[in-house]
Amino acid sequence: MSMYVKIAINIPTESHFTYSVPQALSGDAAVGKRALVPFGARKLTGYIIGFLSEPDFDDIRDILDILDSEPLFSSEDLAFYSWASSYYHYPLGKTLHDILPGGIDLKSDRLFKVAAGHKAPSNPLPEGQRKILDLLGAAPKGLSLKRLRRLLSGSPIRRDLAALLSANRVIAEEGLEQPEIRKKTEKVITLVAGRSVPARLSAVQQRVLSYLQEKGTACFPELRPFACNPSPVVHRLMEKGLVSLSEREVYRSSEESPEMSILNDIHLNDDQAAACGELESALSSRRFKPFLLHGVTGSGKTEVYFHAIKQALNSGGGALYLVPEIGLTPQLLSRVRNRFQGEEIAVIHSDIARGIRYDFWRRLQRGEIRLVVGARSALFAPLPNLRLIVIDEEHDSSYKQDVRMRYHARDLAVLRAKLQNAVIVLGSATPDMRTFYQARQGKYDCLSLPRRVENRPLPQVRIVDMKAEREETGRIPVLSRALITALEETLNDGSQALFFLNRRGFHTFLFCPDCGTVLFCPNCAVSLTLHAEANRLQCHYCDYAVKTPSLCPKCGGRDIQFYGAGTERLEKEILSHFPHIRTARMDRDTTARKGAHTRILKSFDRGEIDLLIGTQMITKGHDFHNVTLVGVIAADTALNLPDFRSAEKTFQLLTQVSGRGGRGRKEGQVIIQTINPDHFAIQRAKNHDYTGFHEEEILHRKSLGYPPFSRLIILQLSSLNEERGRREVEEAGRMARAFTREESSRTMPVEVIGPAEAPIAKIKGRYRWQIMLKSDNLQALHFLTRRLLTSAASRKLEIKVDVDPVNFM
DNA sequence: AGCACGCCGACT
DNA sequence: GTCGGCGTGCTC
Repeated sequence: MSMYVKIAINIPTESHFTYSVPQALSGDAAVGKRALVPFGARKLTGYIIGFLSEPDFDDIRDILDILDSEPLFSSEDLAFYSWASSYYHYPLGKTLHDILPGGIDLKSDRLFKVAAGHKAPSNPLPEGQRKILDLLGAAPKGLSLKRLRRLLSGSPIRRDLAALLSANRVIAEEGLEQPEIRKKTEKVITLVAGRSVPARLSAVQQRVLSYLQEKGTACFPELRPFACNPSPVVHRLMEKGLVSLSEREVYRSSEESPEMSILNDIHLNDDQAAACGELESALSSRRFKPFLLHGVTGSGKTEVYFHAIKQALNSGGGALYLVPEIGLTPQLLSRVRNRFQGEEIAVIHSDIARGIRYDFWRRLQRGEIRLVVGARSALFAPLPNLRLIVIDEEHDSSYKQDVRMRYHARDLAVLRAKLQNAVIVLGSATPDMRTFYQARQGKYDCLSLPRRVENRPLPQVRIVDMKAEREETGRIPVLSRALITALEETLNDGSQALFFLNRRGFHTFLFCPDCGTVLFCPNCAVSLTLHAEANRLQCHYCDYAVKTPSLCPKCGGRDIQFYGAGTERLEKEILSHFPHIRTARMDRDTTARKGAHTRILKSFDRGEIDLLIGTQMITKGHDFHNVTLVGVIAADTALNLPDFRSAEKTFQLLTQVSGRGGRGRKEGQVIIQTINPDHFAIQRAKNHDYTGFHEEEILHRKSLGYPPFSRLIILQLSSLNEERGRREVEEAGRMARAFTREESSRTMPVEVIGPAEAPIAKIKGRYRWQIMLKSDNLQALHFLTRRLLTSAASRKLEIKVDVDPVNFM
């Protein structure tokens, strides 16, 4: 009876591959393990996703090896991963490859060597062949095709190599590239039982032996006190048959020890206690139940999460706690570590070293660790017996991945909870429009924390109409008089301030009044931003940069003007008003280096900085106890984006940034500068009125048929060749429209918008278009998408699919 | 994705 | 003619 396995491979195809399992490996094959398989001329790592008793393909090959002693994921988790793969139209093999810890796969590696019997040829070889022979001669272990290509930088080598191979001057050997990440082991010395100790032992051997008699086993570093190089001592003891040597696996971990604090009694207020009670009873029912935890900023949502997590763990289950990337700060981690002392915690995010991630992954799968804290990607962590998922700041757009599989971790989390009978809590002060809508429809239970802890007041918000601040020249200043005065008072008071401006750099664009040119990036259709410190014009999409020109590059005009302010300009402006103020800037420019982010926040926390100026980054998750003034420099930046969510984003941003103020004993005030003082998003944010905002915005969504009243899928089509791209995109558009006229789509209508140039028509030299599909029927959307993808594949048109898009750039 | 195959234009 | 570019098709 032969055995067949279904294998998913990391290539862009929807289909699986079937292999037979040789007798010797049949006992070891299991779903969730990786297998080394022959694939064309290569060997690749594939993922076992199922078994077949009959082959479903004609020429089936044997798998070569099983690469894992234990599965990396369960069938239960596989069901979740497969669902994600098909929902986001991303191949299963690639999905699994991206989800699993990186760097663990094997693949073949063909090495070329000089043939053993090779002698210098009678007539001289062509130049290309000679060069290859020279290089290979210098590398006794052989060189891969990649290395050879790199060493000969660009010059074509295929034909020369083929010639050398057929003349038997060079041989090819199939090797295997060892994975970058493997299990880490250490050597263990064990005392062999029942041996009498011979008389003739050196003093050092004597001492090592008696240490072992006491401990039973030891590893090499432990023996350091007895001999600076314990290895020869151990070997001598081994020769005498007194000890034996073996290997055991050791786990890597990130060595951060938080300052442990005494656990003080956490006193929950009535609202918190009520929320905890609801979660408790849901957790004990062991069934899927989704909650929205809607609590104003500073209302103590984290305590509610901790309470629920504790209960999930106490009942023997596992818990997943996701936070936005930027919220995953040392401050949060040490808070979690303090609350869950004695509990192993897997911290998973993009900055965790691959080896550590691999070890966490396997320990989670084995049930040795039950609590995961992490960003977006941690959602896929294998957790047998998952009881609880917490999504903190569920409205945060960093939960949406916008490369490869464009998943939304919050949406997938709800699905995972449903599949695995877990409780899920989505928490936010400013829930996503769809989340709140679902809660109102009764799909989620709503838990609400309407008050701040200790009944602290929400900060007073003032709106300043910048149109009224216009100077004689007609220009709008960066800082209003009100904000300057407030900052002065704050400084005199010994308090701190936080200014928010959602733009990096110094100026947003340069403009030549002589010819009307705005300086654009040559690769991307966006204007260049001036970065004064580096004296460069920079593109914020592709990192293109040029030295700031003094003359207009188009007409030679000398009068280039700067418009719009960025964080850099803001800082300079403030320093001109307050020469002695201590400021720090926090944006992508100042936090590029690792650890910079934390350093700035800590220094602000310690009061070494009076005013922190920053972009989005400063709006999230931080508790600043001495901040009494929050300034929003330009509330309009997000309002003017070509995005149906611009009002929602503006409201969220303003509410979140306002919430950073007045978290300590002193009251806080917020000043919002805007040229749209009457806009409802700004007015509702001023009044801390989430519900009012939701009710007003939902009417707009309904009248335009946007989410939550419909679903969207964006197809992104791009090409290096503008002409050819345009033709293919138009053809795809015609196909989509033809579909909407089909009989079957009468009952499930889909609206096709476009094809149109993407909002940024060119990025990194690629021309971009998009087609938006809109429907209240999810099945229909997916059906049409699948069809377009199939037809595009046969026409070699590359389409990237974005289901439930968040970012419209 | 990565690799082989094969068709076609440029140049000895 | 031959070399090398690149578009096309396939991998159990």
